[in-house]
Amino acid sequence: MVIHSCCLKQKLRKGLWSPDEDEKLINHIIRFGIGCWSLVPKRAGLQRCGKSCRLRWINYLRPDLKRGSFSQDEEDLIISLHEVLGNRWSQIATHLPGRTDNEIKNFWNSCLKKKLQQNGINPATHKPLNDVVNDQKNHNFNNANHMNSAIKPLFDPFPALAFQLPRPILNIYDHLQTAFIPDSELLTGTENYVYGDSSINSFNWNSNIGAEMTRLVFNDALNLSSDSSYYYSNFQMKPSLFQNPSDGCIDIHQSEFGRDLI
DNA sequence: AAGTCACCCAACCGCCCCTTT
DNA sequence: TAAAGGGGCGGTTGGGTGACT
Repeated sequence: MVIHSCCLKQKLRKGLWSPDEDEKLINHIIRFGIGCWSLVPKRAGLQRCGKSCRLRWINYLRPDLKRGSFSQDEEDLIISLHEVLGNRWSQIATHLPGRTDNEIKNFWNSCLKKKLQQNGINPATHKPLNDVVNDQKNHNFNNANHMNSAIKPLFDPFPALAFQLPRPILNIYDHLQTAFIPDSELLTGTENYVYGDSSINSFNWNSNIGAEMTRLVFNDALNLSSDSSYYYSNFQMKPSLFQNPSDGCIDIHQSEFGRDLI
């Protein structure tokens, strides 16, 4: 078992984060930006390991997170991407602005899997469940053949079992182009953020503008309430504050962010 | 009202990879 | 070149909560 050095140094808190801890972490990141996560707990006055801080920020405190239930478009997109990418949640998340890999993973495991199964689709293979029976037959048949390789006939009497019908392949890229609202609409929207880069996980916030915007919103939120539920409602009411006017991106580069504000 | 169950989801764990020393 | 440290990722856990009996 590997225990990370950051967790050995002292007794560290585990479990759910308190509003006070959230506030400390947010304030720290607003002030110093995202740098070395292992240093964050000490500097922020938190009894947490750096990984825990990173996770809390990425999955919950980040101002650009989209909260609430998944839309039908998002749902369809996740299914399409999962068919191609499998359980690569972080890669899937890069195509869903404002959604985290953890969120998508949870959504998949709790809802989408069941939905697909109810629709007669194997969530692991994205093939009809009947195919699984065939696959299993095929698997058993091949195994049997393997086990009996010494007496395997040269002629396969059941070639159909090894034959997989072709399936229409979803064009993800077409889907990607239609799944999201154009930027022009987002500019006036009240529930969406503006993204120049489809990859939210790349998380490049750009310089003073983004930092100042973030500061404005964070301060607004923190001054009014330490209740975390307020953060999200407040952030989502102010999408335009996160837009970089020059190119429409949320783009705060972590090193610049940190250096500019220190 | 109390107990049980099922579900959701935030957070942790363990592993891997990359970078630095 | 090997070791150590840090970050990222997918799998898993367990606490909270609502539905049901």
